[in-house]
Amino acid sequence: MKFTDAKAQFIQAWGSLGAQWGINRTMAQIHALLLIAPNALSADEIMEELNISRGNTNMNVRELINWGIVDKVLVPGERKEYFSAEKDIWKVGTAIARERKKRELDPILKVLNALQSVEGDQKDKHVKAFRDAISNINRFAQQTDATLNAFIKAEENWFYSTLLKVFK
Amino acid sequence: MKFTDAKAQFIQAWGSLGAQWGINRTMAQIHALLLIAPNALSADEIMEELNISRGNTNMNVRELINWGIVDKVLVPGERKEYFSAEKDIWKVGTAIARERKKRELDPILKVLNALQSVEGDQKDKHVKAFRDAISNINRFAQQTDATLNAFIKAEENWFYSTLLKVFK
DNA sequence: ACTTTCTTTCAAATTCTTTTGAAAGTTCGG
DNA sequence: CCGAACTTTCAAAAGAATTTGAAAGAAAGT
Repeated sequence: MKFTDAKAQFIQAWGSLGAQWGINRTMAQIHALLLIAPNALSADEIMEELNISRGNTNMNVRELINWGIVDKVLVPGERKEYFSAEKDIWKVGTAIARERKKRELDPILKVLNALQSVEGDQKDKHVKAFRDAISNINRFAQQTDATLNAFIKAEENWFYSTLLKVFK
Repeated sequence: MKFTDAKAQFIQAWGSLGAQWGINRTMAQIHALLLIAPNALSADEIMEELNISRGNTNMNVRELINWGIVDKVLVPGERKEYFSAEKDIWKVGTAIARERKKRELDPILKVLNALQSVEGDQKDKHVKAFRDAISNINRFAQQTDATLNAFIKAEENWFYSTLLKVFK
């Protein structure tokens, strides 16, 4: 396979993966482009490569930065801003996990908690079924929360520990 | 909190959770409704409760059945079909994991594999960066695949083992 | 303070997804 | 085989999300 084709195919695949994850396609494509770039790219280069508008580029790069998986790189003596992606894919994984947990799991945990205090006539089978369902889901959600936290934490620790090795 | 409000809030929360997961809002809401229902509901009851059209109901119920988290229930002597959700939330979790893995991870694994055979002048830094990125991502994806398989399998085994207990 | 270069914003346009509802299809009892 | 009761399909409409591009904003050199 030719390099150019391979690159296009990767960007496209990463884009659809993102789309299925509720990450917008363009954001994922920019991320893909930066992941395989040997050096940081400017907004113009990104626009050019992906055929997207300046506004779109700006918006999605900013979001990638918010997620903590892309950094702004300032080249001394240059006016332009350059962008580069975190290359350690494990860090990318945990960053995404952290971000999605914050946006998805945390809110539902809050709701589930509130819902446990539903007023209840235990004789009403609707109320009983509701309570049972909520308490099961709540248990599951707590479990998932704990697992994700462990994953995120483990990664931070791993990073910390390798960092230590570098300096000692 | 009143039961009616709690119910509405749960359905709405489950719906947004679904939406962020690339599962359509209505599908998630139907699922929520069935999760807390003390007994199986007909298409008409679902339409009524959620204020959605017949076509929409049919489509999304069918999809929930495809995912293996809702079953068609036939009441003897009744013409209508009734639907009920899998109540064991762990089983729901693994069903979703299985489904999403099939639709998301598996395709990208295929692509990544193909991309490893990119033609390459090792002196070209673009090619080198591409190869490095792909091989790291591939390693990560394989790992994730293995972890998910373990999760799905563990659940199947757990199910199998409790099933055995019932019959012995 | 002015000009140039670059970045950000946001309303309007476009594109993609979902929903509707009426028509076609299916199933079953008689 | 017919009609009633129900389910499925799908083209068109509505709605949601994304993208554009032009205008406004910032920063930096002169």
